[in-house]
Amino acid sequence: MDSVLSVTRVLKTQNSSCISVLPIRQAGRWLRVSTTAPAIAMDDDERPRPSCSCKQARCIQRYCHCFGNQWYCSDACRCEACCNTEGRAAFVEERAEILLKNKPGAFQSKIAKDGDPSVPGKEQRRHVKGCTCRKSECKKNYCECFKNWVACSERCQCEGCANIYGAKGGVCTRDVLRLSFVYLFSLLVSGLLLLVWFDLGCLVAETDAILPHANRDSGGTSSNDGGSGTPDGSNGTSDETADITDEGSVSPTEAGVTETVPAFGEAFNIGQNVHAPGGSDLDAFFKTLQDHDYFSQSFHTFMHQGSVQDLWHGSANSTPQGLLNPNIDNGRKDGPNGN
DNA sequence: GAGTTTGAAACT
DNA sequence: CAGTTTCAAACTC
Ligand SMILES: [Zn+2]
Ligand SMILES: [Zn+2]
Ligand SMILES: [Zn+2]
Ligand SMILES: [Zn+2]
Ligand SMILES: [Zn+2]
Ligand SMILES: [Zn+2]
Repeated sequence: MDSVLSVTRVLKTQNSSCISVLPIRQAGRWLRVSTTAPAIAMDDDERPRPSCSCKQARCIQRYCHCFGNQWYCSDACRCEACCNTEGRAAFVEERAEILLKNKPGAFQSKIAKDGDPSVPGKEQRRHVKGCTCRKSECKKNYCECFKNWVACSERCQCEGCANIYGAKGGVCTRDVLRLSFVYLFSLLVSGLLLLVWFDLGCLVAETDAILPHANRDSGGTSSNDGGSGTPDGSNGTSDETADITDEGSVSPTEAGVTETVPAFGEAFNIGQNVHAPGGSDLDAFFKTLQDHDYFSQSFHTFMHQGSVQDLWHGSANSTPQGLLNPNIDNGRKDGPNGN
């Protein structure tokens, strides 16, 4: 790019005439520059070579994208009766000269760059002439501003402008959308945190519902010891709160291995209208809850405890094995097939 | 791929 | 200039 720029500058200084036809700088491209302004802006050099499918214009009018951008037509073009070929370079030059005489600046880039290009974020692109959209609201590529990713300005004659890069005398919808996204995302995070809170509360409630029966049967631990407290601020603040859903989810473990976490309700037979496990089975279950201090951990972390995994999948050194899994015959009388 | 919509370019 | 026509791209189905 630097070499291209230097070439452009040299040519500009070397040409004394106002308008002159220059040798082809890029392969397949014819080029014009004036002493007052470069015919080709940097923006055009960054643009890919266009192609056309002209039928009537013979590719020697600015209807043709190739001609309009000072390119000869290429194999990519599907034009008919094309005159914009290197073999007719003289004719192309002639047409360009005539056009330029009648319409100075016809080949100047429609996009200009403002600001300081050396300062990142300071350079600004703008449409020199502006658009005249009447129906597209500057929301489609019909609009030259939108097509070039630039905002509409007072130079534009558009009606009902809704250019997302900046409407004429209006707001940049793109910035609004970006800010709205940040706002909605923060709302989502807040909602998820509330969801964690709620789910932990549900677990507590379910445990409370189970415990009174157990206490009557076994006369064991008080039901309020661990189950009645509302989760405090420190309880649900896990980085992996998104893993807590009503359905089973696949979540990455610390080791980077993905494993399926049983759905909360499924794991605890919640909502399946089954009786709570009783006797020593429940004691073991609740003891597990206490031993691993469940209520000070997030649900996700809890579910990945080895003991819980054993209760679900079964384990050689876990008693009882597969207690929580209705699909494993662990001797209990409850569960989907129990009653 | 065919048909429609659109706005720049060309023309009067 | 403004109004109209021409044109190929952008879009829709
Ligand atoms: Zn063409
Ligand atoms: Zn072409
Ligand atoms: Zn052509
Ligand atoms: Zn527009
Ligand atoms: Zn515009
Ligand atoms: Zn606009």
